[in-house]
Amino acid sequence: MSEKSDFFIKVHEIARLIPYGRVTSYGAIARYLGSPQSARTVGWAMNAAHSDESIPAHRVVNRKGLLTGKFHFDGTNLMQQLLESEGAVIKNNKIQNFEEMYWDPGKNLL
DNA sequence: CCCGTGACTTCCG
DNA sequence: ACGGAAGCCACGG
Repeated sequence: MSEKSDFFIKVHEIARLIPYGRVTSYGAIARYLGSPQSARTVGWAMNAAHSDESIPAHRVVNRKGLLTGKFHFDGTNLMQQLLESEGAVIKNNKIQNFEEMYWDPGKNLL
């Protein structure tokens, strides 16, 4: 049977679990999946998530709170607008209050 | 099986 | 603080 990679599925699931006004990092998701070194693969999974509107990929940023994947969105600053719409303060493609908006997938289950 | 790619992360200068 | 390079894992061809 054709089962898609669990890694992608998990990443997609976690991405959907990100609450409104919160953001997380690829490494955090990867670490939650048990592969802290697979942060890049998480980003790749988000690339596949691009086809799923149920996945708020704009809430997923890198470890520094930098909107590295903003170029992958439809618009140039679409990701930034979405985050700002949720109360995020972005400057130079970087979230100023990143720590304030940060959300850990493991913390949700904790 | 080998190679290339990628929305990351960490280390070094 | 900033920039460049290396390492890492997973998918597709």
